[in-house]
Amino acid sequence: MSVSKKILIADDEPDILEILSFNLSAEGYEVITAKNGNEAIEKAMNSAPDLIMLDVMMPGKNGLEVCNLLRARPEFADTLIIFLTAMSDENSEIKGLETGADDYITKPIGPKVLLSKVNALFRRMAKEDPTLIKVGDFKIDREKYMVTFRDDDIILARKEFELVALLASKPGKVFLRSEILNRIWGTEVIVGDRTIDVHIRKIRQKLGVDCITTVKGVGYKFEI
Amino acid sequence: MSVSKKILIADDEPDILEILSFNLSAEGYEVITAKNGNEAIEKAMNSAPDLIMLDVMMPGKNGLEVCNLLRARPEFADTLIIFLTAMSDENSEIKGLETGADDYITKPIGPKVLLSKVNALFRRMAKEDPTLIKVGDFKIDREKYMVTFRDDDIILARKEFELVALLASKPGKVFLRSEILNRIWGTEVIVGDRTIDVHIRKIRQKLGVDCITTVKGVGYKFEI
DNA sequence: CTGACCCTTAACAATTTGATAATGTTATAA
DNA sequence: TTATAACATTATCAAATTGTTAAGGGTCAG
Repeated sequence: MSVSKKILIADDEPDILEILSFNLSAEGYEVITAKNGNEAIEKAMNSAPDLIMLDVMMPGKNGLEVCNLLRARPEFADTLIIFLTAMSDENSEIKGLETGADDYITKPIGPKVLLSKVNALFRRMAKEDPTLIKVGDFKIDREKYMVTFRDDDIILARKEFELVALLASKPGKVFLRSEILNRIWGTEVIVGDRTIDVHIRKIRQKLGVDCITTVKGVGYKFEI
Repeated sequence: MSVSKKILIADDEPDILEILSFNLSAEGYEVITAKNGNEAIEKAMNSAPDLIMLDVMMPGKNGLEVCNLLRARPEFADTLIIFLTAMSDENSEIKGLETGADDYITKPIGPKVLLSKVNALFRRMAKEDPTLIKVGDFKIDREKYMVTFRDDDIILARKEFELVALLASKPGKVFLRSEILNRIWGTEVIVGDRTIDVHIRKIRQKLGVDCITTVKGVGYKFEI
C-alpha cells in the first residue's frame, strides 16, 4: 500500500468485528471498528476512512441508512463502501448497491476472499502508480520495466523488479514482511520464510549500493 | 471528456436502467436507454452511440442477438459493446465475448466499479495511432503497411506488421503478452502460447537488427 | 489446380527464474 | 557467556518461460 489505508468496520457481532479486524490489520491496513450504525457515522466523520464496511443488519441505524447518510455528505462521495450481508438475504444486496455501495460481501467469508476483495477494490480505485519513480540516483520505470542508477541500466528479474518498485514507491517507509508477501505474491501463494531475504540479497548485489535497510523483526525499507 | 460520449443502455429492469443512467450521466456521458432488444437496435441506429451496454436476458431479442445483429453492420464494427449479466450465469459471459462484445459486467455492480470500467474502456479505445512512426532508423507507415530501415524496405506479413507497429508505438514500453493478444488478436480469438514468440522470431529475422527485447515473465518491448 | 505465402501449432531445446535447504552470521536477552 | 531469534548467504534444482524449427491447414493469385 502506498499509504496505509484506513478501514472502518461496523458490525454488531463482536466475533465478526474481530476476525475482519485481525485479517485486515495483518495486511497492513489501519482498522477502526464500530458496534452500531451511530457509532459508525461518528467514527467515519472523525477518522475519514478510505473504506467503510457496513453490516446491513445492525441495531439502531442499519447499514443502508448509514450508507445513505454518509453518501449525502460530499466528503464521503469518494469513500469506498462495502456492505456485509448474511448469505440468506439477497434483496438487501441489490438494495445496497442501489444505495451507493461499491460492493458487498456475504458472511461468512474466509480471510483470503476478504483480503482479495478488499485489495482488488483498492487496486481498482487507486490512482495508477506513477510509472516513473526517482529516488536519489535511481530511476525506476514501471512501464519500461527498468531500473537505472546514474544512467547505468540494471537488469532485474521480475520478482526483483517488483520488490524494488514496491520498496522504492515509498522511500523510508518500512514494509512489513506480510505486506510485501501480500503485495508481490498475493494472498493465494504461500512461500517460505527465506524467500524474501534471498530476493533482497540478489537486489542488493545487483544494485551495488546499500540502499535497502533491514529493520529487524519488522521488514525492509528503501533509503538513499 | 473531450466530446461527450453517447452510451446506450438496454435492460428490461427499470431500476437497473435508472441506476446506470444516473451514474453515467453524472460522469458527463450522454445516456440513451432502451427497455428491450428491438428498442435497443432502433435507438442504436438512430443515435450512433459510442458504447452500448446490453443486458443479456431481455424479452424479445436478448443481448447476444442484438450484439450479433449490430456487429453485422459495418457502422457498428468499432462501437464498444458491453454485456450486463447476472452474477450467476457464467456461460453467457463467455458466449458474450465470443459474440463480439468488448467486455462484460456482472450485476450487481457498484457505481465506482462501473465508472472505472467504462472510463477505462474509452481510454483504451481513444488512443489514436499516428500513421507514421519513426523510431531510430526505422520508419513504420501504417497506411502503406510498410517498414523501412535506413531506406531499405522490409516486407512484413500482416500480423508481423501489426506487432511491430504496436511495439514501436511506444518504444521502451513493455507490452504484456496479454496486452499484445488483446490488441492484435482481440478478445474473441484465442491463440496458443507460442504464437507470439514465433511472430517475434520472424520479425527479428526480417529486421535483422536486435531491437525487440524480451522481458521474461512480462512481455516484449521495442528498443533502438 | 498449383504454388507461394501466411498463420498457427506441436514438439523439443535452451534459458531464466524463483523457491528452498542448509548453513553462516549477528544482535539481543537471559 | 550462551541460547535464541532473525536475517544473510550460498548452492541447488524444479518449474516457468521463451526460442527454434518444422509441419499442416488455409487463402489467394495466376
